[in-house]
Amino acid sequence: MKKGSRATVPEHIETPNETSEPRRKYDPEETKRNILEVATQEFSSMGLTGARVDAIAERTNTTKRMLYYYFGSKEGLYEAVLEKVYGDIRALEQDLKVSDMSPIDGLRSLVEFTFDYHDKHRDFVRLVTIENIHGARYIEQVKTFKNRNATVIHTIEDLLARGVASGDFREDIDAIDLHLLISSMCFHRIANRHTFGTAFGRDPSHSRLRARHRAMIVDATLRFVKK
Amino acid sequence: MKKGSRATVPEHIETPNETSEPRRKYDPEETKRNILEVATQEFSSMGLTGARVDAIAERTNTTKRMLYYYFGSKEGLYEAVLEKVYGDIRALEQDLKVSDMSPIDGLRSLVEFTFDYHDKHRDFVRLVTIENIHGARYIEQVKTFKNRNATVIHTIEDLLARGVASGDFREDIDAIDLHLLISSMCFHRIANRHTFGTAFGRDPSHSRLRARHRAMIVDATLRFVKK
Amino acid sequence: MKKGSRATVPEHIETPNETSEPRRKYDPEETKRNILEVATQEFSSMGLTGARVDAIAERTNTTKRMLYYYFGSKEGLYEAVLEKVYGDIRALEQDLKVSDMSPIDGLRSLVEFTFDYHDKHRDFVRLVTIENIHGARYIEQVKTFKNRNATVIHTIEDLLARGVASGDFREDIDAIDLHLLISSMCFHRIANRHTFGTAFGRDPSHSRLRARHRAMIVDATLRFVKK
Amino acid sequence: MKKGSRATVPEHIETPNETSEPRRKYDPEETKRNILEVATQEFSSMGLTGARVDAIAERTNTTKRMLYYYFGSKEGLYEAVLEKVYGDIRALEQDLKVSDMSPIDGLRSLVEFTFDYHDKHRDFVRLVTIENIHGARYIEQVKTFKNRNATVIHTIEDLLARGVASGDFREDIDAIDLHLLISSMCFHRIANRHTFGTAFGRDPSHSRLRARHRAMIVDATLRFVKK
DNA sequence: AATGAATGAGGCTTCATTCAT
DNA sequence: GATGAATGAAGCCTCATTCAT
Repeated sequence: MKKGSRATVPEHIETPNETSEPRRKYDPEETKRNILEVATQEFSSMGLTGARVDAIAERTNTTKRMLYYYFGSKEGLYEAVLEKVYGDIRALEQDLKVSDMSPIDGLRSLVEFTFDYHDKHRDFVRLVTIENIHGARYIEQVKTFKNRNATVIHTIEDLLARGVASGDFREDIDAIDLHLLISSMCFHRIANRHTFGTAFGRDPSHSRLRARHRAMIVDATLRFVKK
Repeated sequence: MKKGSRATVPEHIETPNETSEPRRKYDPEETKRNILEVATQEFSSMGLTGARVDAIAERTNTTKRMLYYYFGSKEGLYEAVLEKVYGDIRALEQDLKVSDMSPIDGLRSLVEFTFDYHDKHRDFVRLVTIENIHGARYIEQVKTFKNRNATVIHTIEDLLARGVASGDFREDIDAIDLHLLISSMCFHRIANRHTFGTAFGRDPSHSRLRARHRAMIVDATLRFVKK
Repeated sequence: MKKGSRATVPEHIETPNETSEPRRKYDPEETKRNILEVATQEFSSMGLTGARVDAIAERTNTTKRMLYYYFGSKEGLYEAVLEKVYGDIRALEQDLKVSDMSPIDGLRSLVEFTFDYHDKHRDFVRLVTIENIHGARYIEQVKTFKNRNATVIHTIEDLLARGVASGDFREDIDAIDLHLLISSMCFHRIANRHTFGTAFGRDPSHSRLRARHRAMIVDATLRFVKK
Repeated sequence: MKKGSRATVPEHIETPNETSEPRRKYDPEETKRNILEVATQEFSSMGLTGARVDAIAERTNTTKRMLYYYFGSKEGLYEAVLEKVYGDIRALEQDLKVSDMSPIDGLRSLVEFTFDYHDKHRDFVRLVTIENIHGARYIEQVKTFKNRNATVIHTIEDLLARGVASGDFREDIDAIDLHLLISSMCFHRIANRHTFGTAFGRDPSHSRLRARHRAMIVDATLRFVKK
């Protein structure tokens, strides 16, 4: 990470022709958002200890000082990143209305969603990994965290109950265990793709394998749950 | 800072007449082994960037200088730790002679072994995780690494082939994919137990759940593989 | 950091019909007084360098910006504090009319007043101490300072002259020296009570010792002055 | 305090013709001593908060890094300074053998010693003052501190007891109180000389006044103690 | 083979202050 | 008159590493 290399933040995010007004100089929300975005990249690629506050500041529209102004400390910023990133996945999970589907279709959808999300949001996967190295010490500070997670479990419980009622699913499946199982399969292939790739000469996250793995995980899940 | 606190393992306590060899004051192999052991703890609990050379040295029988003497650098020491730790699991896998068992029993044994190993060797799990955060940059330096891994795949290929022949197993299963699946389930519950525990109020690695999860993973694997 | 904690004194609590004047939303004098009060605490407890502008602002009814608005700088605020605090003691000394008393009674009163004032106004004592650490650089800027102090000396000179005339006091006593002596005894026990307390296990400013020390200092002064 | 001004440490301290050996490059004790000396100046002139670690390092034979190597932190260094400086005065007090003198002569000697010491060691006076601003928080960490101080009190108790026995001294004098009184008079004229000088146009520590004040304080003490 | 002492470079954070409205 | 947002400069400290014996 050379000092002067300042990797450019992709400019295409700016919505070009929205208005012709000059960009306001003071825009706290925008500033915070910008910092958070850059920090997400840095923390997820370098880890909490490896991340450099200077490196984050350099790729930001503001100065290092503002990091502290808004987030108080490196750790405070890291927590904000965690909060945002965990919030994103849980918010999407809620949008995924599986209660309208048959148990089997609903479960398939949930697995596919989980697969796709991990496949696409590698930052998230890395951050979870990093947080676990730190014993989840920081996520515990994030107040919104625990409540949010309850939702997935409710969704799964609902699917299981309906599947049992319809005679499709086994009766002895615990929702949290099932969630763990699905997460495992979706998470591991992304999180540990590097050592896996080195060991077996095959990057498990490679796009060529994506469809096959997606089908495999759906299949494994359904076979596990079905009567 | 606690300068003088250096938790020393007592300086050798004079084992006088153990052997008739002149007691060597310095034992290079023992010193290296000692360093490696301490370093494994430090790296696995703190990560590569988070680990502190000073912290390692302090818990060692020798001084920081020796650490450089034998391993050249922090990264050199980290690589040595990786090599040792990866060597251990693969060595054990080879001992597990599944070729004498039926395909189903063999596969069950392999899964159980994998489960137990991850459950017991959390340092290993953490180090793999850490190495992935660094893009497997260091494991690539470890020469013996790739060869060792080929063995598991051979074992699985053999099991699958025999299972297909006996009509127990499906024909369309890829050995590496299956290995990935098994690893996922055994790895994730240990690696990410902290965030999982915080999120769902249930530590998935807790001993109370071990037997249930072990059975679950065996079950899921066999259901996936069976015809 | 505790961003949002700013211990606010409640915002004014709507004293509706107190007067018929249109209630002013902003009261510059009140604001200044409030700032000064908080600043006195902060400077006297933390020193000039140790005091934090942010800390002062937080405990104020206004914002940090106002502090600069009214006092220009941290040093300007410090000077304002000094001026206020020195003004208070000299004003009181003038009230103490010792010219009506006998030389001995008058001197006793002066000593007791000095003792009580230092005993009660520890902020003052600390600020004098602090100002001396900075070589009295700031008090020199306070214009009213020098004139005010002349008064005590006049009081003492008057007492001494009358005491000499009455045959009660020695002739060779210098008013400024005597003032220094009295100040020393009253000041030190407050200013250095912490190290003294730690050293000898006895806080010299403790209320249990107050009467004894007060009598002792009066006694020592009178014995020194008497023929 | 301009950055590049590096005030030279007086070189005359070096004992010139002691030996002709080249100065050893590694001399931990000398290095520590050197740091401590410079730090004493900086802390005593700037206060704990006002002192700059960089400023200390610059006037040292070593680098800033060594400050931390030997003293751990700015506060650790400050404590070491306190320890040294308090140790010095108490050590000298012990050398002053007043037990061979008459009670009056002994007490005079003690007062004169105390006077001279404060008059000469302004760094000490300033540091005590500074430490009191910090509530004696740091001196409390210094283990050797409390024991050392007991000695002065023993000396005074001995003098008082002998003076009472000989009929020279009053019976109702407490040793710690007397110590406080003497300290007050010797300390204040140095510690607060700046504000005093500004207030009364007379620096109480000026050499022209020294003899007079010395006599005055001896006189005041003896008059206080005598029957 | 072993080691106590030393260190340059860079890390995180905080300071008093000013900008732009 | 009043203010939320922003900041350059400097502060303390820690890192992995090497020097000299």
